[in-house]
Amino acid sequence: MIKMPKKGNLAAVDGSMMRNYLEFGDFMSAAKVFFVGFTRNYLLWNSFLEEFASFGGDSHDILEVFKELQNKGVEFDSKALTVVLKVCLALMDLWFGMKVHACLIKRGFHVDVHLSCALINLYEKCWGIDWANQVFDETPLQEDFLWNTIVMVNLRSERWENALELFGRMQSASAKATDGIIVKLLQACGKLRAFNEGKQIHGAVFDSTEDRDLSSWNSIISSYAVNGYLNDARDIFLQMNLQRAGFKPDSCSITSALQAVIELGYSMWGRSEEALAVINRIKSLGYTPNVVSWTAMISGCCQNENYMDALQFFSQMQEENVKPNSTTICSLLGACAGPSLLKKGEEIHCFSMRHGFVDDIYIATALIDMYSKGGKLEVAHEVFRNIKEKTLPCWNCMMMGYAIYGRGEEVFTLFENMCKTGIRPDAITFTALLSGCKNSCLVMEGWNYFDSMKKDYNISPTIEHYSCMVDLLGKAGFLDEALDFINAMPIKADASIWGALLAACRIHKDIKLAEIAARNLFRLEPYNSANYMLLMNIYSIFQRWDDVERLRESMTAMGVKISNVWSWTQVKQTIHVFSTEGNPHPEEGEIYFELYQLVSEIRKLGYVPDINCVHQNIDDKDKEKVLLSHTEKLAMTYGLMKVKDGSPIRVVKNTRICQDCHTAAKYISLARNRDIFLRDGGRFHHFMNGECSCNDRW
DNA sequence: CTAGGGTTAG
Repeated sequence: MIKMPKKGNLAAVDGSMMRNYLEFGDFMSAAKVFFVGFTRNYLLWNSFLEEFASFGGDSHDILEVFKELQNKGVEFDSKALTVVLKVCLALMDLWFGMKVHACLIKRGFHVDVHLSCALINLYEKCWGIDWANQVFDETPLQEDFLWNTIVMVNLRSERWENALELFGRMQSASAKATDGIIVKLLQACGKLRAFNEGKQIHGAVFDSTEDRDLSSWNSIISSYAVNGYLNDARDIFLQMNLQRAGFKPDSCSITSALQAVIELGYSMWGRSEEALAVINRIKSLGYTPNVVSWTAMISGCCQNENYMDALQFFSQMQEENVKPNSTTICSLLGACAGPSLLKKGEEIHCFSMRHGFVDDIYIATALIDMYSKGGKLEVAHEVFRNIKEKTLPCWNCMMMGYAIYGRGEEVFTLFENMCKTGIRPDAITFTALLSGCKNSCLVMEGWNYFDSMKKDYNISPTIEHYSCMVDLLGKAGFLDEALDFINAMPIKADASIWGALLAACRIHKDIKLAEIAARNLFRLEPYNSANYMLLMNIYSIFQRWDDVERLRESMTAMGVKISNVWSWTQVKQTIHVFSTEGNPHPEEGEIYFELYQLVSEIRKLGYVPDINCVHQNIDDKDKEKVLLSHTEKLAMTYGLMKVKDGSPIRVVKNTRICQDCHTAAKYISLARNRDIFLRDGGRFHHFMNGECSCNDRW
């Protein structure tokens, strides 16, 4: 038998029944308690709305209850109205929110901070940032909280300038910015390249008597670092504890500082040993890098294409008993993918499996990239097949994998399958598609995808896409069309565009167009020796030795250094590098002996040395000798000598493979019945039975 | 509304 409560307790009973219902998730019963209830206590009506919302009541229901209460003539307090405005935001019901707003103004309601905040959020989401800013300007009482809100909202809407301006105003109003705002503002400065504003924020933080947390300082360090003021970044790091007594950097500051330091090491000395030396100094100050710090170092090295140091840091990290996480693995796989370190990549793949990193989509994507760049497309595809929920980057990586092999048809099939799963392509997808076209010489398909990206997917082509098209048209022999295409481009042609055209002129032996392309290219990249070599190559084909000499002289006059050319191949655990600089390989004699044998073998099969590849006006016999010294030939030969029969030879070269080496490799694959994988500057060559997967266009 | 540092594809 339920005891009837005494009159004075009615409200309390309603309240507890309501809570019971709410706790069981029965919102509408809870509401009924109210509608049929005994009491008309306004405070309770209001708190009901709040509780309803905080127990996760359905937004539509809350709004219904609110309207019902409104009809009953209930007066609302600011908390209840805030709840209603938040509900409006959730439902994107700007119309009702505005009615509430109008009601507030009409009744001269005291708009408190939370209410303004809710209004600002509602207007920003439903109508745009300008109206949110207007609400802010019309709010009479601008407390700290509201300042922070309006700055945050502007940052969220990517109104960086607005946010910075508001920060200035809030300084004048002596409002205290939260640490989060400081962090976000500094990030905005980074995006804007607004270094002076960043410095002002630093000054404001430094001058104020407010205590800032580590994150603020850390982002200050980062903001100096990303703007290239690495010395300042380092000094702030080292002086942090001086600025506030007892204030010690944490692992976060170390990470920020380390990034600065790594870049400092590279930019000042161009070497990672010095970066490591500074890291050691940091350690001697008593700070221990954590997994994030190490990962930052590793990815920093990768960004500077210093893959060996990245791998070195990895072993050092393990020596110091810091466990890698999935982010570290991703960076490391990137370190292997860049220079095609297949064996190392396989090792890290095993490592990650042993340590339980399975089903990580980032790792899987990095694996696809690593295996395709390492020359094992089948394994890359296997990894791809095993991914249950394929994301856009997975598809993109896989497509790019097939593209660099020149397997355009497979790229198209992947694209169609991807679209069938409902994933929308992005700009990178089209780069993969167009790369597939250019490496397979599929001109019609290239045009179709190029037209389709804007028309069907509203993706504007970027310089990468234009570059693919120029490369595609040029390689296919449509040189004039390629030039027209460049002239019709809405954006300014960069070095990749003219470089693609120049390379095409080499294939199709068009010296007039080559000179036009080269003129533009040299203006954009005056110190890139590869460009000069390409033109020199074309002059050599036409035996124009005067021009070759002139070019060589202007290179000397300009101080263009011929960049180091190297090829390498891996035998067991060792990487053997063949380079135009530095010491020769210790087994050089044996290698040349084998190479002579090889050349006489393939001559019988029809190989003729392509002496046009030698840009010196010397005797033809001497030219043939020069050809033999090409690093890719040495690496291939060494592979043949050391890698057991039947296994493919894998060679990586940092620049484009030369035509003679390309021809020779085809014959070698035939003579010795070997698969030869050669990754050069731009793509993959798979030599097999006297043919190359690139169809002789690269 | 406050918490921010290191991950994948050209």
